[in-house]
Amino acid sequence: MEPTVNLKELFEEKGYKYTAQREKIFDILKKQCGEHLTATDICELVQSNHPDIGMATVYRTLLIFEELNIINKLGSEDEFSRYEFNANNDTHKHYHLICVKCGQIKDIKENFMAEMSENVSEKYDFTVNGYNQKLYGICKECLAKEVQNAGG
Amino acid sequence: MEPTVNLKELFEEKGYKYTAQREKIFDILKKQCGEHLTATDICELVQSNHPDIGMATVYRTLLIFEELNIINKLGSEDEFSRYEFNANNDTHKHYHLICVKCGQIKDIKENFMAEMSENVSEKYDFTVNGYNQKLYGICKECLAKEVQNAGG
DNA sequence: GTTTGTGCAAACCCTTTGCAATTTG
DNA sequence: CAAATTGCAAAGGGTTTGCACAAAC
Repeated sequence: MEPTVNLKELFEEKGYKYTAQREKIFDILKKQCGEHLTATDICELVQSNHPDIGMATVYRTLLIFEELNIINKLGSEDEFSRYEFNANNDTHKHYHLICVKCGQIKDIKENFMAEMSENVSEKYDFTVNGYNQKLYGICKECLAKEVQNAGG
Repeated sequence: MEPTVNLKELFEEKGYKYTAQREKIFDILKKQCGEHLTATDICELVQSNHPDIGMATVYRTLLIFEELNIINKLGSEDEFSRYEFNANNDTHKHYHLICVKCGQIKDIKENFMAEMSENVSEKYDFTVNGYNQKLYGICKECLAKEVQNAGG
């Protein structure tokens, strides 16, 4: 069993204070592990139990969480940023499948990338630390719809 | 010899009008092929010869160019969007090496991805059309500096 | 001549910041 | 108690939009 991140210790290490707000926001993010939430999403979820916590605090907290590797920030191409809980501390080390039809984002966890990283390091004099991979395409559901429409 | 994209025809096909502004913006983008320019960069370059062309026109034109696959839009994680000329119509089919120290973006043209796409299609029921890959790491120059500093 | 595009400036909207009050250690 | 944090509201800043004029076909 993986021990959960100990927020308090982590914060103390970095000189941050352990506040109720930060704890609440952490709880929400952890509970929503696997989702790709906007700052507004997160704020609304937090506010449903703690209406006093404001947007500014959410943003400031997300910044710290990003720095502490607790979450990953995903820059959506067209919209605003999304955040995801970084369950195994594998920053940027996974892939996102983005359906160009419905916009849903899925994760891939396999490490297709290890070999490529080595190649890149050799050929481009570039030390790869992480990657944020976006694969654009069509998901199963949307493909089914397309086939349907083509048939009709 | 590859024939250059025929703007006028492309526009007519899609019902867009062929205006001087669009031509000028296209010329700049083509001339800057390989660069990753912000909308402001593009606007300034255009305005150096055509001071009357405004930011709004640049944005509107970039939107059309993106739709026509003439350029790729790269959503920088933290800053603003950048645009690159899509020389071989290979939308999203290349990689960006982003140095976390100096922020420079380099392209990789090799197709490390072909095999992976197949795997993804099979395992995740997701038809991959393109990818916009960002590899984060440290470029040669910044690595050299780091080593230097560690030594001092 | 009608439709589409342009330029300006104002509006948008996500995100950041200044400041006084509050909380943490 | 000193230093960090919060909440509000206002400011920032890249991008979009409304509108009157101009250009394209």
